[in-house]
Amino acid sequence: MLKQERHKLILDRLKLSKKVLSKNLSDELSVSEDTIRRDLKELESKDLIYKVHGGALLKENRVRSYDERSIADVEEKKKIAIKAVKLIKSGQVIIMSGSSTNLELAKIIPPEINATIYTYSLPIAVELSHHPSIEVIFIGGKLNKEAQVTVGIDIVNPIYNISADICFMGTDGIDVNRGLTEPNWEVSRIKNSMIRASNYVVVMCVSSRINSVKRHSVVPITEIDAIVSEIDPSEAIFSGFRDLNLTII
Amino acid sequence: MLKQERHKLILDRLKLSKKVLSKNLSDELSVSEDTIRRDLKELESKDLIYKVHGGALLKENRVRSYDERSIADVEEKKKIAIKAVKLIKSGQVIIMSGSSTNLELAKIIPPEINATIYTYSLPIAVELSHHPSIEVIFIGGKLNKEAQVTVGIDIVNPIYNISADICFMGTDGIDVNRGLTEPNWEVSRIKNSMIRASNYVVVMCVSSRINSVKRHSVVPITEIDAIVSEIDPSEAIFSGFRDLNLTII
DNA sequence: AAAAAAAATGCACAAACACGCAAAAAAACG
DNA sequence: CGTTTTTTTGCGTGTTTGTGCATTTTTTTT
Repeated sequence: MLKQERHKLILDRLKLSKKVLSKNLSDELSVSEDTIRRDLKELESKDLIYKVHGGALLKENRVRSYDERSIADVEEKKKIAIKAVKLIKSGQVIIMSGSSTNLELAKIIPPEINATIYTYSLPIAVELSHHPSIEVIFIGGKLNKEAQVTVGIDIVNPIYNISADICFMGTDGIDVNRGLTEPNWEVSRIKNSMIRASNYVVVMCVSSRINSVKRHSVVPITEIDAIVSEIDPSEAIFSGFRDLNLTII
Repeated sequence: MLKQERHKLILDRLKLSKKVLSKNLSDELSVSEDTIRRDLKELESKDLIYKVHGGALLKENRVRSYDERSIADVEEKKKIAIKAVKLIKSGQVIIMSGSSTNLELAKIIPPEINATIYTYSLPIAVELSHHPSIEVIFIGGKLNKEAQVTVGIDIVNPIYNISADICFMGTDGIDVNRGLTEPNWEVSRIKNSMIRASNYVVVMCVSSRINSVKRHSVVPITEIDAIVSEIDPSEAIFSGFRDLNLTII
C-alpha cells in the first residue's frame, strides 16, 4: 500500500467518524505505528488534520469569509432555509442573491442535488464550491467588502443572458404596496435583473421584516411568486400577500 | 509494444483500479522499471495521473487534491511573494492569476497600499476582501472547484476591456523556447488575455519548475517582462532568460 | 509517584529514484 | 534501399525515500 493511499484513506476515515486512532490504523493497514505517526505528522503539516495524542481529529477549517457572529436572526434564517431547500430540484438553473439566508440555504443543499447556481456572493460561492455536484457560476464585478458581494453596472448585463428556473432572493424589505425594496441602489438594480431572468421568484424574509420598506424599489409585488418565512403560512400578517395569489411557505 | 500503447494501457488500468505500481507494470509489460517511470513521468506532466513513490494514483478531481498539492513548496512561494510585493505601488491597476503564489502575495500586501486588483480566484478574492484599501474586482464565470478559479470563454471577453499596469502570473511551466505553458486549456486562454491586457508582466515560479513545459501554450517568452523565483537571480538557470533581456528578481 | 502508552530520535536497509551513457529501434531523408 | 537522425530503452552509478526497530523522552493513566 502506497503512502498516498494511506493518506487518502485516513482523511476519508476522518471525514466519516471525526477521529482516528493510531493503533487502529496501524492494525488495519498492516503497517507499524511509527509509519502511521509519520503519516499523521505529514497530514498535519499540510493543515489537513488536527493531530493529538493517540491519533488525530477532523480539522474544521472552513474559511468563513465574513463574521457570522454579526448576522442577526440566524436561527430564523436556518428555519427559512430548511423550508426553501425543498424547492430545489436536480436539473434546475438557480439564481441566488447575496443574503445570509441564502448562505444558510447553500449549506444544506443535499449532496445528490445536481444543479447550476448563479451567484454574486463570495461566501455563497465558497460554500457551494464544497458541494460535490453543483455547478457554480460566479457573477463577477467590483467587490463590496462589507456585504461580500460583487456590484456594479457591469454585472447587470451578463445577468440578462441568463435564463433561470428559480430565483432565491433574500430581503429585508417586502411590502404589499411597495413590493420588494433595497437600501443599496446598485444591489436593487442587480436584484431587479435577476428577477427578470427567472421563471419563478422566491423571496425569503424573516417575519419581523415583513411589511418593511427600504429606499430603492426592486420590483412590484406582482413579480414575486412565493414568500418563505420562518413562521406559519396561515399567520394573519400574510393576508395581503395571499390576496395577490402569492404562495406562502 | 509502443510507448503510446503502454500509456493508454496504464491510463485504462488506473481508471479501473485507481492505482498502479511500477513493479507490476514493468513485469506485465515486460519493460524495465525505468521505462515505466519515464511513462509515468510523461503522463504526469500532462496532468493525467498523480505520480507517487512506487507507482501512480488516479488524478483526483476533488478539492483535497488541490490542497495537498498546493501546500507543497509553500516556503518557496512565501519567499517569492516577499520579493514580488515590492513591485506593488499605490495607484496601480493589477491583475492576479489564480495561483497559490498569488495567494501568498495577497496575504502580505501592506495595508497602506491603495490599488485596484482584478482576479478570478475565489481564495484570493476572499483574502483581498480583508485588506482595508484594495479595490477588488472579481472576474466571474464558471467555477472550477479543483483550482477554485472561474473559467470559461465568457470571462475572457471582459478581460479585454481591462488595462492594467502590472500582471502577477503564477505558473508551473516556463521555458526559454516554449515560453509560458499551462496544463489546462481554458486557463491558458484566460492567462493569455490577462497578459495582453497588462503593461508589465511578472511571472512567479518556484525554481524547480523553471524550464518545465506543460501542454498548452500561453504566450511566447518575449511577452514576459520579469521572473520572480525564490533563488538568487544570478543563478545559472536564468542565463537563457537574461539573454532575452528579462528582469530576474 | 509509579506504570503504561504514545511520541520523538537515531539508525539500518531495502525499494524506488535520478542521471548519464550507450545500444537498439524507429523515423526521416535523399 | 542505405544512411543519417531522432526517439526509445536498458543498465550502472550514486542518491533519496519509506519503513521498521531499538532506545530515550514525553505524556497520559492509574
